Amino acid sequence: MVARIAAAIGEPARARMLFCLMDGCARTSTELAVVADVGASTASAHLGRLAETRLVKVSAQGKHRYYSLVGADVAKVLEGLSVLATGTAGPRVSRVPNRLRIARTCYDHMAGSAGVALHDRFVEQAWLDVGTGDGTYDLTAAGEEAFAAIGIDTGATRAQRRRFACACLDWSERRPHLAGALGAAFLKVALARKWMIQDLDSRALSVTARGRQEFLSRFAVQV
Amino acid sequence: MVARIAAAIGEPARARMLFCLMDGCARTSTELAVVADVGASTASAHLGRLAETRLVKVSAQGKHRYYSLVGADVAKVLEGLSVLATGTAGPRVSRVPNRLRIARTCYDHMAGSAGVALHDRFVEQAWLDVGTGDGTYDLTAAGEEAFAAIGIDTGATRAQRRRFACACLDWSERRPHLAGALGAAFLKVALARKWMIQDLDSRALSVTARGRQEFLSRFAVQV
DNA sequence: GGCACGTTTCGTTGATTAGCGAAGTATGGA
DNA sequence: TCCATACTTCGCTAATCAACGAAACGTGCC
Repeated sequence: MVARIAAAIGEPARARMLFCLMDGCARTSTELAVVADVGASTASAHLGRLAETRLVKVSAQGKHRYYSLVGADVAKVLEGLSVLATGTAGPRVSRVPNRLRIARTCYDHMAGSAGVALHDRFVEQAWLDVGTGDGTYDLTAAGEEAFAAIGIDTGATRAQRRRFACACLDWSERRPHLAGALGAAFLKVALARKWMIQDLDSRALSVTARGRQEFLSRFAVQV
Repeated sequence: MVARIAAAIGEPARARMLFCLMDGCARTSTELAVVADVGASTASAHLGRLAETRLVKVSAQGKHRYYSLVGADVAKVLEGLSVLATGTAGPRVSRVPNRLRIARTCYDHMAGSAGVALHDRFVEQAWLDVGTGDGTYDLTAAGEEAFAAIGIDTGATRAQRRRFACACLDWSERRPHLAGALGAAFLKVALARKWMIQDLDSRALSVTARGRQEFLSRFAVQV
């Protein structure tokens, strides 16, 4: 049984997929095919095997199927293996730079402690309906109003062909932040209003002076 | 690189070998062939691959070659994998029963906290010469005398076709105890003098009343 | 309904590799 | 010196499995 699990990790293409998923974000089969550098059908077979060995779980959403690591235990094993590989038997894998920990982009939405704090605030204010707890969110009436107030067309956002709002496990915080079309729309607004600016050579986001005034205080976010 | 390591673990015969080595004891190629249920030549090939991927290390000793895990990091990964396999994401792998933790046989020598305490005592009294620290021991002049005093023929022990004295990492204590011909000779004496008796249906050793008097006090061992 | 897209299933091919036995190397004892 | 033992190397065979393209399936959009 153990051998079967190790063998599942021990194939280059599958290992690439697994390490790509280590940031906690769920990815589609096609995205992972690109990452692993194999065809779509091959990727599907690999993902099937990873699911069978309980290393990844899949959640169907429309015509997309999102794959993610099954839990922290899996991530722990992968981390252990990379320790063996790099020979850094020492202290810990490279720390996340502070700039990246505070705020960064995760694809098209906001991650980092600011992203997580924002997420918590949305839930606390009951703008987000957490539903059954499967990581899929929806806006409450109060939420519709609040997002409209900062300039987000929730109708158009909802109409996009992608998940509307969902949790994405934050890699540095190990807690969820807001992803999906709504998360992307929020980041767009934050950038448009110059609350944050994007670093040119990394995924870091910096809070501007205006952001400190209009964003941090408005959403009671501590970073 | 990670995939190569995982693949090395991910073969049933190799996995059996690795898990057998998790107790910290070094084993010969032939012993591991039996454990893995493959032929000698196949085992040799497997061990070669495990050595190549730095999962096991080998120490040649006469015509024997002793294989052991390369370090605690490797054991940690194996443990992590078995957590994934058994689904016990919970607290910890089954605890060692107390009887086994105090004293037990490890092949033909004494292990457990008593074995480790004894080992420490021997080193502390400078009976054992730890040499270069590679785990191979020898007796000092004082040690020769002390072992002879309890009835061990050190000459005959040394003449056996096996390692004379060496460290064996204790599985429950995670610290070394005395193995090799000398360790076996000591256990033989301890049993002959009825300091300890062997459990019939396990590897546990029980300290007798006589043992408490003559053994524990003599070697200042706390168990 | 028809189309586009994401994904899986199927069939085939080529490469990798575990397995064995026989022969070779090395060490230690008689 | 010769033999026994421990282990490895070599050559071969059979099985596994990753890879692809083609086709099928399912979902959502027009």
